[in-house]
Amino acid sequence: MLSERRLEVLRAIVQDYVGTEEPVGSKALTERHNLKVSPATVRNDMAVLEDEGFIAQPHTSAGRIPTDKGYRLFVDKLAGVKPLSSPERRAIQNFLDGAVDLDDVVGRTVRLLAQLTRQVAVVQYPSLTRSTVRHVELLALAPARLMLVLITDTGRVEQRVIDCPSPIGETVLADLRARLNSRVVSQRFTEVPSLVQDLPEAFDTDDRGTISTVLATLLETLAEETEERLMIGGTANLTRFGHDFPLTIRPVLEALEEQVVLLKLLGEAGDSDMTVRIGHENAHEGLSSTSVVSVGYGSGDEAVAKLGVVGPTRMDYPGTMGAVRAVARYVGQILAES
Amino acid sequence: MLSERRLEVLRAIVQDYVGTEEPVGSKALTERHNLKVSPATVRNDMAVLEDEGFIAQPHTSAGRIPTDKGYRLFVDKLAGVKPLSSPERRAIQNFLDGAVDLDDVVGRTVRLLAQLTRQVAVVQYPSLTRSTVRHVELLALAPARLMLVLITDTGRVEQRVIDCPSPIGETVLADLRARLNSRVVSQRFTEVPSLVQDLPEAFDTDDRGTISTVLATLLETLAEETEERLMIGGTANLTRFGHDFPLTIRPVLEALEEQVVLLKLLGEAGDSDMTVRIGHENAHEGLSSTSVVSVGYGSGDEAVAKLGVVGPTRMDYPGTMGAVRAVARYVGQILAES
DNA sequence: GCTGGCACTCTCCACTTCTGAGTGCCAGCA
DNA sequence: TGCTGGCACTCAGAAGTGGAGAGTGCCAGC
Repeated sequence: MLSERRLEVLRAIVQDYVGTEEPVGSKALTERHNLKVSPATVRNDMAVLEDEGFIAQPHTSAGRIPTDKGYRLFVDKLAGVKPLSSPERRAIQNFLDGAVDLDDVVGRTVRLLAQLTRQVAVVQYPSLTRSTVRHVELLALAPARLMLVLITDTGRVEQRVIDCPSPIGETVLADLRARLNSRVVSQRFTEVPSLVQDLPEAFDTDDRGTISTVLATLLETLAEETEERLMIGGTANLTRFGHDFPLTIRPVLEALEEQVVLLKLLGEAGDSDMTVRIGHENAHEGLSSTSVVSVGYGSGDEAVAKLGVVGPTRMDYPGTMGAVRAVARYVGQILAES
Repeated sequence: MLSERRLEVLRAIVQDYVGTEEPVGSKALTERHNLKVSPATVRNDMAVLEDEGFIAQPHTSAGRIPTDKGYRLFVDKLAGVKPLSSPERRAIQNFLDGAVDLDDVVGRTVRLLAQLTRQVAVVQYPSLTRSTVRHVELLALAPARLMLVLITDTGRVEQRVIDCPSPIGETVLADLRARLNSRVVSQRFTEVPSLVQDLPEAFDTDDRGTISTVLATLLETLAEETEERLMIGGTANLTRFGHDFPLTIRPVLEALEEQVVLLKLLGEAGDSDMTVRIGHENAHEGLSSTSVVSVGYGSGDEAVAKLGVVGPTRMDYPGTMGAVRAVARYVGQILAES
């Protein structure tokens, strides 16, 4: 086990490296932090830390930089979550309070998070699977053509056009609309299939074909739309990445464009706890030199979606985690109010 | 006026520079293109072209590179639009045909355009101002709370929650819904205000307050949503920009994140003709070393929105213009079909 | 008006040297 | 046993040097 002081040395290395972006040496360390020991001692400690794989030298005669494993230890044991300053909190609230609809909330959140952390922000739209139905609407576009509109408690709207096998009467449609809503409103999306299963039985045989088609489309929409959308922002912050620029940034930009990759990334993270994935812990190759800080957010106690930040492994973890957590909370509040 | 041969020299310079990304000298020019004159002659021509401001030297003893003015001349007089190969055309069609809804169409278009041109693609969602109403729906969420859903002929859906001054009966609501739809369906959004103006008069005085609120919200939605959305993609292609990297790419990324900037950019371009804005012709500072190729697209003969490409001024104009034009055509077809 | 020749300029590249930060190790001290 | 100062060593990066080569402008001649 590492002694108290060695952990302190690691913490100091991480902090300095995050600040300066340059390998940190023993002398500089003792000067900037009052470790109360000489550079020589620190050197010995560093040798141990290097043996254990927490830090590494870019080349023989240079200072040390933390490895992914080093950051891991730092995040798990040495760093807290830095709360935001109260002006920052107020700014968040003011900024988010102005939102007019769901798109706007998500858009503002992305920008806010990107500004606050000076990194790339990713916000997932509230997912259908976990939300509840606010309303289902059926509109007759033509005698045998319907539009299905689905409204969620988070304000999201999905629509589908349905071509029916046979025309459907206005009364039947009204009846179907009423029955459908009475069954599914306020229910979770996952519950819907079992709730509507026996619905065709309540109608004339003539109409059952159409009813089934409608229900099938509804279920299909639910299934398809479980595939979540997200919004990203702050990609310009990638330019602060490092000196070896084009090589580093390219795969990251590519990964960010693949929504699938990002969704998988968020999906793998913890459901409501804050999760930090460091460097190679991210399965995707393009993101192997980035860290992802993510957390779930939601209107109630349960998370309906996730948001987070993608940045260099060399990031200010306490600050980033603080910002991510705070933003998630406020977004949750906003969603609960609307 | 520039002689035929000098224009030929300019064309050769642009082509070579676009290909090699390096300043092109007189000797290389005569070797690669059969100009039928000696390097010395070309040098004299180059001196003239430089005096006129079409080309410039990065430093004394280097080749020449085209200026914005040079590219302008090239695009206007010297370059045609390069049609796509037929495999490319087929690929476009296949790729776009698979789209399931409007979001999907736009998303696929962005990716397609980015891949085809290897640059940053920008696609504007079909704008509300130019589209027509397919349906307006009013749903009672609570006795004095309605949801307004607006569906456009391009498949776009907008919704708003309305808090009414007084509860509204189911019959009145149905009446309103019917009257509203009979007036506005298939009408252009710009016509809607005058068409619904006298609608409250058809109802009891008790309900007029609510009706007015609903109409006000409808008009407000139209006004607000005239603010158009867009989707961008292919930002990873920015990494192919140049060598002086971070400095160049940063402002571009920032500009791309500001939807307002992009919308203004597209707005300034010609309505349906293809427009090429080169370098400093773009008002926005961050984009002063990029060119924007854009064109309108639409389901009928009229453009409902624009799409385009943002790339370095040093781009393959004929190829890019060909791709942009072809994609716009196919997207128009897809929209017309749905 | 085009061409070949020539002197000149300047970037780029490879090579060398120098410097300084940082290291590992060791002997001595508390 | 653990900390410290001292010392020799290493190596990346900065700075300087010297061609090489690409490109230019200009001029005299065809």
